[in-house]
Amino acid sequence: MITVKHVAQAAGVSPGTVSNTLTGKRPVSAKTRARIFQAIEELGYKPNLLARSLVNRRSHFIAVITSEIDQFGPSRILSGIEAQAEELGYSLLLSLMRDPSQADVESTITNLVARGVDGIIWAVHQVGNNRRWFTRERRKKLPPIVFVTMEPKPGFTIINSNNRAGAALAVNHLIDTGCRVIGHISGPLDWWEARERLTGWRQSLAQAGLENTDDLVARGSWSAESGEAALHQLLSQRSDIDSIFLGNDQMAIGALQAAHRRGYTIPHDLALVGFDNIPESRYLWPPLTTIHQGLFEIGKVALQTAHDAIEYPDEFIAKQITHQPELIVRESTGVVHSSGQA
Amino acid sequence: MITVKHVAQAAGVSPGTVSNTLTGKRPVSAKTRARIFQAIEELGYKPNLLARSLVNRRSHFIAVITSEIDQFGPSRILSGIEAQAEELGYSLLLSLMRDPSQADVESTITNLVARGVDGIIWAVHQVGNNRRWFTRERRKKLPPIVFVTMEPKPGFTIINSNNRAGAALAVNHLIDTGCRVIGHISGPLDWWEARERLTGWRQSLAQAGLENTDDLVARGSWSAESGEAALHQLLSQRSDIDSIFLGNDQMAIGALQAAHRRGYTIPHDLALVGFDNIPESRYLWPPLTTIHQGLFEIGKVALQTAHDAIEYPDEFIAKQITHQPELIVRESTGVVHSSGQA
DNA sequence: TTGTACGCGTTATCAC
DNA sequence: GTGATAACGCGTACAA
Repeated sequence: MITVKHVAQAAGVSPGTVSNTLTGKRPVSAKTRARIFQAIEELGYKPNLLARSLVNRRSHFIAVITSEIDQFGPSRILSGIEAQAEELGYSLLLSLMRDPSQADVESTITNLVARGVDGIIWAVHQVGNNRRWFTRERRKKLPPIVFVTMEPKPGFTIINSNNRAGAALAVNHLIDTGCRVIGHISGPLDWWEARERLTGWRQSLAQAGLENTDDLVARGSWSAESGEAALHQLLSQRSDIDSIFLGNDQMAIGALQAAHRRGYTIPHDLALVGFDNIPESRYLWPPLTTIHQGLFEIGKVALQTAHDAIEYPDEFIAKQITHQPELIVRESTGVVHSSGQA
Repeated sequence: MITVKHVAQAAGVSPGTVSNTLTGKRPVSAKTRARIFQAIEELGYKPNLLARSLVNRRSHFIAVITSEIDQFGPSRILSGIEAQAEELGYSLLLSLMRDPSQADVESTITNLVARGVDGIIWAVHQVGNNRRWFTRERRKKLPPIVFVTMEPKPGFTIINSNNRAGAALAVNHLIDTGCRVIGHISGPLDWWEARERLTGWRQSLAQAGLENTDDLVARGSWSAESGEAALHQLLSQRSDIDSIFLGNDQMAIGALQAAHRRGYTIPHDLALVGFDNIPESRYLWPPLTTIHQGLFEIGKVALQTAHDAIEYPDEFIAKQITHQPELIVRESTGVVHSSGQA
């Protein structure tokens, strides 16, 4: 292995001067610098970043803890995080939680801290009480932590999507296209996001003076399979439903299939709106109207925020950033009645 | 920050003894060990893994380089890698290539090596000539590298799925269900996997004495959108096609939509088989017959193999491991005619 | 069984 | 502008 010493010897200087040349923190004369660069080139020297981290107390590692990476949401967020990490010169340490609800936070976090990470991005979906580990006292001893997709809480830095507003977009669009009995297939209600979307559905209907009773709601588990079952359940509860807002696109896939099996024509017999705008949603039959969240952007912002907290620890104060989702209109909902066009 | 010195002082011993207690490489008397553990507990000491890596010349980092993490295949493989990494005590360093075909391999790899990774898993799909950087001379200077999803090559350690065999499963199933004019919608042919699946299609038809001419093939780009276009193209080339083997499930989604738009009933008018067994495939309309690859398992094996190469560098020799895919029969193909049942 | 001294590769400090 | 020296936190010969 080639070290600074070898380079220094080859260039006829001291190791310190080599370091100064590389970091640029102290001036080095043009000609010695040229000699050093030449020696580096000839020897193929690369600085050992581990050693550098040790003395600098800055590893340029950021840990990402997430789960269900084969789902659309988490993978999209991770992509955004990685893109920004590359931009800012960080390497990503990836940890996956197998069961987000009973994660062994303690061992995961302490291991990452022992690795010397500069910051942590916690992108595990909020399920049940799985963020209770992060007490104020514990966080004080940790590097900066940015939370993604979590309920707002004072003192926490959180990057979020406005799930209620997304639900409102979906429900209001259904109302605009003439629907009057609007059901909801929710995600599991121990998930914060599922509760938010349910609340958004409920509030929008209340504002419009439409029904929002419990028999208009069925509960799924995010999977296509559960969407299928929930659709059957919902229609048996209330046969007069003319449209459904679904908690995510996966469940919408299952619901579409179930609707086909029942011989429904969509959107004529039943209008459907999903949530997430997964790539496939555009190619379902019929193409799915859905809510787009800028998850890639959320990932980028999360890493940028972690960087800010690392780089300027004194100025940085806990903050919350919320992204607004947007409506993507496709063929699983009807033409707008009130004034606009589809 | 608490270090060995603090612990040593608190326990009234020398730093070396603390280290011996932790690593267990030298015997320590029971009572001093008890004192040391107590001091560790009280101080909340955690060994600095960066410093340990520096002196041990073993970081327990493994780098994973992949791309398109929001696609099913790569994310599934990554999950498997991570699971096994956790099992064996490695931390994962994640790098994503934005454009796999013209990746800047040099800078990515050298950065990871400078980070002191013990091994590298290259899980970027083989596109064009994007592995040409890995010459024998370059690899000799690098930590062990395991390649995933690549064309076999002597001297390379590669974990693979048998794409040809998968294609054969698909085509033979179509033949068994009475299809005689079997088209293929391929992935982009600069991808090795796309070529393999095409070859498997061609060989299986040849063996069965059926047509496999070029007008039975249309080329897609893996996306649902391209599957839609390819289906129209294929049917305009050959109106007598009774079934299609598709290079992946995404394209099958698009093709299904296109078939619906043309008023086809599936599988009666057209039978379809996909490739990948993405979670949604079961909930398409109709549920999609497809080929399952054990990508999670492939990920696990890749990391295990990297570990073997790291741990036993002398015994380890380059090897290739190929997983056999399996057929998942659903409703997008008909009932088996020859002898079996669906 | 335990303490001492040094090395891992780098940067920071202090002289010159 | 440059060179010696110490230090980051840990492991490990070597000596005791």
